[in-house]
Amino acid sequence: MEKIPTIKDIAKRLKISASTVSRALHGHPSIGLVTTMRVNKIASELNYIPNKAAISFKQGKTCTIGVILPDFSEAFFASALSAIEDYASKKSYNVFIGQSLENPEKERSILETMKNHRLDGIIISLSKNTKNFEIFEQLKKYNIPVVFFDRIPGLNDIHYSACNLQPGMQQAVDCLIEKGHRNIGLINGPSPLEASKERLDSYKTALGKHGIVINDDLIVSSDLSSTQNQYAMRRLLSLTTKPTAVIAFNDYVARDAMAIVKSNNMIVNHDISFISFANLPIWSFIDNPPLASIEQFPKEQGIKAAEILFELIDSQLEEVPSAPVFHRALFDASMVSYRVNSVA
Amino acid sequence: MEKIPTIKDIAKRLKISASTVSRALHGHPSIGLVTTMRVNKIASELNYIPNKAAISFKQGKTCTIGVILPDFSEAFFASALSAIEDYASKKSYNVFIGQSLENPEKERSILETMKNHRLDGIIISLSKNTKNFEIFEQLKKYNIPVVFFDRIPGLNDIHYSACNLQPGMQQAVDCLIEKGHRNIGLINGPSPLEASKERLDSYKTALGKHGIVINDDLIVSSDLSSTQNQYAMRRLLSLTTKPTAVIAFNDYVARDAMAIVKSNNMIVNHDISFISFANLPIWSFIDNPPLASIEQFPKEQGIKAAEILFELIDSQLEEVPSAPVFHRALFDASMVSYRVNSVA
DNA sequence: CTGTTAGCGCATTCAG
DNA sequence: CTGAATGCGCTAACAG
Repeated sequence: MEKIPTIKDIAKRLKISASTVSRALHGHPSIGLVTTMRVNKIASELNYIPNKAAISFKQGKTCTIGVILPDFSEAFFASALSAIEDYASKKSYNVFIGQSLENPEKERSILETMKNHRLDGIIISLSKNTKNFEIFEQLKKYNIPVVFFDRIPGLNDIHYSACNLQPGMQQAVDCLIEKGHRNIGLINGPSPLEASKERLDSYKTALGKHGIVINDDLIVSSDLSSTQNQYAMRRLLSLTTKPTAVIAFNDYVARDAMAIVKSNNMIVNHDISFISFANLPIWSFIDNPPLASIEQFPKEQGIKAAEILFELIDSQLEEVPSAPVFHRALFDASMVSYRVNSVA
Repeated sequence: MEKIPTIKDIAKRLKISASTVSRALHGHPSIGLVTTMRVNKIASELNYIPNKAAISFKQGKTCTIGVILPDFSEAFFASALSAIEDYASKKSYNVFIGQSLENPEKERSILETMKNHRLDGIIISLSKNTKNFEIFEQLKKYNIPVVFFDRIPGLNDIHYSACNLQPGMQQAVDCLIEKGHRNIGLINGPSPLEASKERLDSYKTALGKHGIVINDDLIVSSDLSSTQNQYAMRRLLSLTTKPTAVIAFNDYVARDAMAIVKSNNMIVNHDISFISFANLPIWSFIDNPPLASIEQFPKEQGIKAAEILFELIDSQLEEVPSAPVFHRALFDASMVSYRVNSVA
């Protein structure tokens, strides 16, 4: 095990002071060309590597952002993470990650850790059951910018990048109505989730525009587990006026619901049509996918979150703390059709 | 913007020394109960948070591991990352990420950064074209343990967690032979990739066991881009003795190849059967998936890599540097059938 | 049981 | 142009 060389080692070798070395390494203009070159030479000879931990410590700046998402193995979040990492790396920033796994306590502890690390900023997609936003107050107090991503809290004074579902939902409903559907079911997510409320509202709005009276029986919800997804679909099938089309919270829900339909010897997209929200990049090469999926642009949303975050980080460097502006990026979800012909 | 309180602030408030505060905060036994309690009280009052950057700096230990993968948005790597993060967080370790995007220079620069950060260890899945392993020598010299994951280099003195494809390949070939196939094609990945060599070798071995002579025309390869995947399949279809079954490098390749088959008005799994290697968790709910897929256990492989890494990290704390042991975990890939009945 | 001191690696202010 | 001195926040060896 070898000792990693420090600035002092190269100072000693050259019999000059550490500060000169430091300056030379940074190309400081006040250092003579010869000295600078000699320093650089020895530095690379010794394989000198600046100790980032020390620099972060000294400068109170870590050049690192944190990204907290519920589950990296979900395609939607994985795409977002990938895009955020790419963006950050182009800004020469590092990325620290945390996975809440939908557990508010774990989420809280991750945030705590990131705060302790003095990360320069955080992008977070809330867990499903996060109720307590007190820690975000603290982060604000200590000037650690936070950008919410996709799953945003119902607060006013926040920055976020999210998706406006209404346009996509409207397109979906329009499309189903046009195909003659009148009983359109909704398998929603858990009601505390902002995303669920939004789906529900836009579902009602969209149907309302066609003068269709809302039938509450056609609205069921699930905690997004496979079991409950399936149970939700079973409840829809048990209705006397079964839906002829179903809008699913996301692709996983659609998958489970479609499985139930099949197991009841009904034909997907014939007996019951589906439209879902896109978390999976897979329907495009599946034989009998839903009619359509509503794209939510994980990469674009992620990049936007990163853009906002870096704007906030950069603006901190300014002297005058201008009046707080809250950045809110809202993408219009839009429907992507998977099939031109119906199965019939 | 408020100043984040330090250990000194607490000390001042209580008119005691900083070291006493430090010890109290750590529950050091030599500190009086009253003092300890008073310190804790003020600490929580002030919302004291230890500065991890300072601690890392001081202790020369970051409690952070790095994970470098080619692309987080690929399901296989996303699952692995998720599992590794989960494992690390249970060990109270943080995770730094980097995405090589198959670019050796970017990979190199990420490794450099992680070295600068004095990360306690690194898990890496190499980019497709990494040729230069010099930096790994440096990391070893500076005692930063590295565990290779899935895409491993052809070196001897390394730790890794990977997948032994042979058993899965054998099962696949056995299965196809049993169904009467004799012309079995292979769409392989780029030849520099260890994973490609392994597939090729095990393909030959597996066929050899059935006494089948290798027909080199049936072996094509692709750089894994959609274009080349499709081109590879077209070449197979252009042969005078077309294959009746194809083993694909991974699920993406299979997808593209199957698309070509369809566009040639042939029926997948009827005219040409497919078996692929599993990177996607999706075939299980697709109507006409490949016959089977060879599971490579991303989560298990990832966890194993983490286990090895932490063992290495822990063993560094020991006095006697025991003779170097190289940890090598090899999972047996195994075939998962998706369909009992053929389409015929 | 507690205070004093020193130092981790580096950038920076102040003196030359 | 360069060196000496300082301190970031914290821990630990050394004194009491």
